[in-house]
Amino acid sequence: MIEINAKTREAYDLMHQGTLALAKMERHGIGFDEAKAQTFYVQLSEQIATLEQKIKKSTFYKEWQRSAKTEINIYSDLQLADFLYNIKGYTPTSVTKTGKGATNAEALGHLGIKEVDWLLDIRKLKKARDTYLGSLMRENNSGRIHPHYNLNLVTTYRSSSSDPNFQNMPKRDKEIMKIVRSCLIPSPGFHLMEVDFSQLEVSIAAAYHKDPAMIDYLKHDRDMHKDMAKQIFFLKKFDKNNPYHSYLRKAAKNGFVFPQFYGDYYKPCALNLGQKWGKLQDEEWKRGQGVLVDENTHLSDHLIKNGISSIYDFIEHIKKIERHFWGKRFPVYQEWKETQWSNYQKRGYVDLYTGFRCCAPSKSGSSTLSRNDAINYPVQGSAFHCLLWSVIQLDKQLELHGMQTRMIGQIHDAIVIDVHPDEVNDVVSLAKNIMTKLLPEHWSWINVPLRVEFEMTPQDGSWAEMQGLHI
DNA sequence: GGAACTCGCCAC
DNA sequence: AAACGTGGCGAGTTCC
Repeated sequence: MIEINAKTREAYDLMHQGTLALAKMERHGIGFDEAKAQTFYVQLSEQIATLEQKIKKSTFYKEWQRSAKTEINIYSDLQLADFLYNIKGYTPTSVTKTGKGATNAEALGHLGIKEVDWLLDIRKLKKARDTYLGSLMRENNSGRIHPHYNLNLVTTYRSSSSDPNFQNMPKRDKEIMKIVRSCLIPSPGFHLMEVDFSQLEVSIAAAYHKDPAMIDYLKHDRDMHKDMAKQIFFLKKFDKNNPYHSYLRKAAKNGFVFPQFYGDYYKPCALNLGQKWGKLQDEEWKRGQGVLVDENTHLSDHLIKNGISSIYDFIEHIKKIERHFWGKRFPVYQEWKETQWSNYQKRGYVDLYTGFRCCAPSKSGSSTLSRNDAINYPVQGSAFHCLLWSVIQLDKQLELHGMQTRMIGQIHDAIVIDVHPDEVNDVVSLAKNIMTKLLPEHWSWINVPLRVEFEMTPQDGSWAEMQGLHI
């Protein structure tokens, strides 16, 4: 629980009306296909049992059991770490914050032990079964689920969701996504629709730092990730239809640009880019290693040709890019970060444009905000408030027009809607008008255009069947 | 026997 | 100076 520090009447009203609109969503809930969930639950359980039997028949298991005094639990990471790192003598690729050898997917995957890979497979299946299907089945109320939305739990004045948490349903892993999301369905005869703000946090950050170069990117919808991919991976030309280039663009986006915006620095970025995205495992790079940069060139060869032959060279390379990124590309943004940090140190709080004040710590044990916190909090909070304001307005409009469409969920920068088939076009224009026109008019501190994307399922299609809607 | 912690992992 | 921001949740484990 946080202390809500609303400094203005407007901030108070946003919380008040927001709470009412979210409560309405919660009451309406989302349809749940119980039978489908039950089927998946059984299927997953069978897959888990099969893998478990395979493991228990293996010599790996027998050796593990022999090494222990009591009956081992193959699902205990503590016992697994002890066996692998203390008894078998493997070196963990990373450690946890308490200094023990890590047993996360990354670390275990590196070992190349097939029984351990089976354990990782089980982990994934159990996550889907117990965390997701399990919580949906537990919270099921006659074919509807009513996730809670909280406005009083997050330090940044974002929302959270629980029982079940509607804001972390699987999406990236397509197999797990289908299992979970296909159980979440519209009302009979309706569609599910999702409206997302495109790059909302980056756009809202621009209102704070006002960096002209960043504003230029956002105003003209220019592709920063492409520019960074070219620089990081020495690409002379970038072809967006080239799948190798698309991959490298994604690496630049997820391995450099986003982490930098959240306050990461060059060294972890470089290590991540090299190992996770570039698939370059050794410190010195040999010929023919890493992902492809074109039909017949591996990343290692490409980097060596450009004078980068080891992870140490690459760290230096990324260090230069980071310096250029903040010093030359976005100096005004950089300057704002420094000012924001020193202002926080002077005053002991950071204010949001939406009228809220952050001074409470998020992490236990610390009574102050870190530098990254002081920079990130106002952006994260007011970005969410753009979504919350939109939810309130859309709710009013749906009510005003006596529509049958209802909002049923909210995920930080997106609204999930249960749409009556006759109201599809109206909902699209209402949402688009509120989110891209009325919102920037209402909050004049917004200084770049806001964009939205729509997705929709077929009639009676589940949440796993979302398709882009071209407006 | 329950509270609190650790670890891992899902989302934005 | 600091070193990726915000959550929820399940399972195992330890503390009281």
